[in-house]
Amino acid sequence: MYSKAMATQTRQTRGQVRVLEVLKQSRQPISAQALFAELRQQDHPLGLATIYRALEALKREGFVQSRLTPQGEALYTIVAEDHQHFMTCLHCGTSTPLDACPFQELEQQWRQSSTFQLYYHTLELFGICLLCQNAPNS
Amino acid sequence: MYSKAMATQTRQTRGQVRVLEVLKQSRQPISAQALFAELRQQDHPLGLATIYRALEALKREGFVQSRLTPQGEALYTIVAEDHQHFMTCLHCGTSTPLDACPFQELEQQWRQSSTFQLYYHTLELFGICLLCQNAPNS
DNA sequence: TTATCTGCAAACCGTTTGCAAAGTT
DNA sequence: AACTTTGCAAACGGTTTGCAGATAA
Repeated sequence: MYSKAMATQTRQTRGQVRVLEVLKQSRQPISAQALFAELRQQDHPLGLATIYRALEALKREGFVQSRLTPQGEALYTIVAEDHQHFMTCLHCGTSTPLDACPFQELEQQWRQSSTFQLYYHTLELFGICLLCQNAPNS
Repeated sequence: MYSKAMATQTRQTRGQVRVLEVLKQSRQPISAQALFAELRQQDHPLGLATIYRALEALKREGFVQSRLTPQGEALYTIVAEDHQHFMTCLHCGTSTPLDACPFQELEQQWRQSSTFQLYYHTLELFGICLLCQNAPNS
């Protein structure tokens, strides 16, 4: 599910290339709309539909993963070597990847002890980041 | 966030009462649309808007919690004593609550070692349930 | 030329909101 | 009478789809 290894490199479309470029340079999980704005700013405008289609293809090919904000907006990231979880600041919205999946060892045991055939899991931490804790205003 | 204790009992509206009833008798996390259908079947029809407003109030008062499907549809459950995670079958969609939060002990350590002020977390397991593993068809 | 990709606009779907009618105190 | 809750329909926001024109093999 998260393995880049499964990514069989099919020929890439212009849309996929450009979306992937922005995704690579972006340090934050980014929405389709934000991609749209960014691409337009870089003078490589791309239709929203094209962006969604590119993202879907990149996900299918294992280059990109997505998750949903609590409001239901999809955020996209290039997949890391391993799968990745984020802690997200409820104040400023910044997402920081966790160093490691805290659920890793547990997952192993779990696979053996349970009849439920585990494919993948999601985990996300929400709270207030250091910057916002120290921020004077609001 | 998940504590029923915080639920200050304000007077409940008809909508809230009926929604809560269905929620209590439902063994599965249930969508607003499904609530709508169920209530209609029980001859206590309620407008969708009312259902959403009731759910929002019940969440605010701490009786109900919600999570998002990968497709972005909100599913609602009454809050358990403790907070709860689910494992969800990718084939039949059934959600089963986990006995305990696997992140519990880790969370403690985490609060001390990190500068990120943790409020809450989400965790969900996806895979194939035993029934679907053994199902002959499809 | 044949197949694929793109952009636009319209459709979609879950959710929210404005408003007037119904219900409550 | 003043306030709250409800239902309807319209609006909304993110995403998907149909289709015709552009692009690539």
